[in-house]
Amino acid sequence: MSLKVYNTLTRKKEPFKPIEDHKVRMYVCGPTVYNYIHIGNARPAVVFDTVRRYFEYRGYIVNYVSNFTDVDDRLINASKERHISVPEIADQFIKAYKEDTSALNVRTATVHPRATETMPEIIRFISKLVDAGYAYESGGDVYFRTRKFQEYGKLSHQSIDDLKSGARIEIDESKEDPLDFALWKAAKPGEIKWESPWGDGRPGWHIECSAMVEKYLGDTIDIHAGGTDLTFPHHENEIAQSEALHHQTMANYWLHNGHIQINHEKMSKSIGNVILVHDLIKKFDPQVVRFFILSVQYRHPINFSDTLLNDAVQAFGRLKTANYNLNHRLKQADLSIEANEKIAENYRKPFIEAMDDDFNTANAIAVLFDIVRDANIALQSETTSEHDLAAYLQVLSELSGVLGLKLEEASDSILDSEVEALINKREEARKNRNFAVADSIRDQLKEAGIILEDTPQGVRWKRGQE
RNA sequence: GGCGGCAUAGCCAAGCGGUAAGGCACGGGUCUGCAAAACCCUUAUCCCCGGUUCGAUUCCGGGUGUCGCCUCCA
Repeated sequence: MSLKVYNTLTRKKEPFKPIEDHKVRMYVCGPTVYNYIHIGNARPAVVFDTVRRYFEYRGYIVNYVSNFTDVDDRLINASKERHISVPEIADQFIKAYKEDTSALNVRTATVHPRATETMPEIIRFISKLVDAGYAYESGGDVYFRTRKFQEYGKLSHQSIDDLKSGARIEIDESKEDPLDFALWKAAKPGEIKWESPWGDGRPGWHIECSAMVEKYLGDTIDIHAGGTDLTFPHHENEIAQSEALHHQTMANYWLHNGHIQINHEKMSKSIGNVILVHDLIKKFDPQVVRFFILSVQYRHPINFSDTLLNDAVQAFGRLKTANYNLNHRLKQADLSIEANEKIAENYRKPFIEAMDDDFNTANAIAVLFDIVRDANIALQSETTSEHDLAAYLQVLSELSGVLGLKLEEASDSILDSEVEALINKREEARKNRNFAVADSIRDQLKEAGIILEDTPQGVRWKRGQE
């Protein structure tokens, strides 16, 4: 049994072999922080956070680096429109990014480097490329000499001539070849800028990732990941820059997540169908959003709609309910109950098998539902041993934790004494078979958003939706 | 024009050579004082046409449909 990952470079699933035993170095392309993130940005964040959690579950130590692009054209435009500085905008949306992703239970990266804080390394990187003949200065800009890198196109599996003939590349007098791309852009008057050997300016987009990977992870890393659209040109260009300089493989495995679509169409500003996480999590539990994202294998596209999300609310609710009911039943028991390991192992095995197959979270989630079904059956019986129930609870929470899914309700679940008194009063009425009174109390509590469920082990209550 | 993905029940989604996981919804039943939660049962021959094979949803060829990359983009 071994972990296999799909590698865009070879277009195959390959056994994962880390550079260093028990360690993973991975880099995930992060957002350009000029606005709130949309659900398309959320997918790689959630997916690769899950990849990271799974590696850790399997005993790896993961060095997880994800950047913030905090200077580029869009930030500069936003700065002009809003009459505030580029760094102010970046700070605002980095903060928002952290809020949104943390709501989705995405853990903070080991390092979140910012382009503007990597400037010396970026400039040094470009200088070396110029010295090596892979880049040239032209009117204050610096370009990468694409054709000089023999392997250009190996990631996207395109020949350089096909790229050229099919491409809608604008003719740019300052470039030697239309395929050349910018490493450094000269500043226009009034724009934010940094000093460099080629004059004041700012870095091109691709170079920051090459510089950051080198700085934080080394010349060759295990995994480089991002959205499928980044395959070309972004990652192709990163490979060109880094491998031209280091003469060694930049990343052993390239992972790309599929896009999120709206009505089976690409999400884009021009269509006007962009959904911001910021807005979405006002309508839906962020955990449901995470669950929904993980319910599909990460390389496939996901269609997004309120209807689909509502189905996910139901499905995820089943997981939460089972977790809650197990807790309720075990609450009266000794807390130090040992879990029946044999039971837990029955589910770990298929879960690991699913995740080992290129992080098949859809199948992993199916295992969660298997636990729930079996746990519910066990719960049905009054004679089920607490060791067994503890095992279901333990393995459910362990495996959902690997997926980063939180099954517990937020800790506002405390009954005030008034409610408690009502519940007791109803119990009293039930005992006396005074069901009219009992039912009216139940209705009254339901109005207040508290749902009662009678079980052989006593009253179970929970807060209703909304 | 170049490169790629996808097409499985009402919906979502796994499987990828031996006659179809899981979830949501629907219907029937059980449990319950009534509910709720839960459990049980019921629901598909896998886009079309060829081929390979004892056997194909799964491999090969050809269609059709659909989404995407090739331009900033997760």
